[in-house]
Amino acid sequence: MTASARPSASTRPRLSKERVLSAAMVIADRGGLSGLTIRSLAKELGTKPMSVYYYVASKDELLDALVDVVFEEIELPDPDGEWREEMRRRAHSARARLKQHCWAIGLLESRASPGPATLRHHDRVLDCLRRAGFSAKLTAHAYALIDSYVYGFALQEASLPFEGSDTVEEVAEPIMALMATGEYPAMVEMATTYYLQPGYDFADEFEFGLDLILDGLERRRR
Amino acid sequence: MTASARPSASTRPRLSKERVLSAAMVIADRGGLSGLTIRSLAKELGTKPMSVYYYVASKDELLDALVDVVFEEIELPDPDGEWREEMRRRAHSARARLKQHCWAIGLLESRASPGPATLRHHDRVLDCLRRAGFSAKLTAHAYALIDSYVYGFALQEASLPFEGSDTVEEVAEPIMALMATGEYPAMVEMATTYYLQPGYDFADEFEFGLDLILDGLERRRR
DNA sequence: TGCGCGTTCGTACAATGTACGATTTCACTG
DNA sequence: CAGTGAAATCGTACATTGTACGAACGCGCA
Repeated sequence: MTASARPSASTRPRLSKERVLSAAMVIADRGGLSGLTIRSLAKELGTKPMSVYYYVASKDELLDALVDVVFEEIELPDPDGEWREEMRRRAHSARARLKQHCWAIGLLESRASPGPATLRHHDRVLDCLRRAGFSAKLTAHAYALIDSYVYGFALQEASLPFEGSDTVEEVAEPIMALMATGEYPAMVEMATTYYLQPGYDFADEFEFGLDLILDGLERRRR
Repeated sequence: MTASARPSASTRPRLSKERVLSAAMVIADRGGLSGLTIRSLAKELGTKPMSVYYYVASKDELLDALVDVVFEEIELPDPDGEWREEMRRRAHSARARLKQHCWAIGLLESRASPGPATLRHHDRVLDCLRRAGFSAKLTAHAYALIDSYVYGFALQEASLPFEGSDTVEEVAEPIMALMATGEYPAMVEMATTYYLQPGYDFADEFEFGLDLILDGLERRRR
């Protein structure tokens, strides 16, 4: 009785910025950004809403910090490695993390204050390219290109209709409705002959574009 | 006196879904998504909040419709034109629209119910590629690649630090702070030797990547 | 025992989306 | 012209959110 009335040390291990951030990640991964409120966060932490404000100045700052945590999870390229392999590894890692934390993509826009992990990530990428012999100009081009592709691919993946649906039916039904209208014949043709084939996975498209981009960059590097 | 007391026909031209959507666009372009509330929208229209709900079922539906309006503004490719020129024109148009309505980028994720203009857009792109001789598989690859690049580039543009800043100082100052820490040498080197050079405009990076992608696709098409 | 500071929380308020139903406006009929 | 019914507009009210403000708590140290 007395123990449950005073859940101090053992049951509530003290708050910290790390605990706040990781709880926020859990909530966002589970229910999206709309599920992440100061109150839901406090509940997840076993405290009261106003307590989290001791570690985070505002919800905006919380979101900025969350984006930085996502970047922290992305593998860094090794500046001394072979640049193509390093870029490929980084790109795959970034895509995977952004898929897992797809709520983060919408945050990239509107947040213009990158955190330390984000800056470190960018720095390592630029360094890797420069050391591989890219000129400053080509490095800038390559960087914009690769990152655009990675972010854009993640964005498309996040907004795909067939995301968590298990059966083909779930996906095919709206397509059938489209077919009935006859307004989008090219989409219907692509869907029936390609997208809806068994075993199709949009994520597999990633490799093709990445190869094409890295090939083109290598050609221009020389 | 009587005229101002009853501002009926002339001063308030009647509501409509189109007027609601275009007013919402104006507000979002002016103050971002956070400035767009049902109340601000009603004020812009000269009505009361609950009146807009006659034309829009919910704010979510409003946002879905807004995304579709943005797609309406993007130039469609001509399925009978030369595919490279058509794709290039469309890509530039899309980038420009997404820059103008940069709040729309964050909406692409999380909205999984495309409107008619969006569907039409996708359909025309697929049609153009198929007619140019791309196989179904290569069409899917090309489509994912080009769109990823366009969306991702727009996303990066929107989150750029130097956006509305006029002077170099505004941009250079945080860079100087970075330089002082010594933690991000590659970024500092790129900034001083390239990004901060007079006349630099990130939008110019778009062409390089687009060319590289279209080149690579043409090579694989044959 | 009391002090002081770092941490937690209770209360309160303004802004927002929107349910529900009342009210107004308007084309048309008798 | 008065009346009627549907289409369009709005008033009120409530739940949810971020968060300002200051009080309460806990704990090491005098």
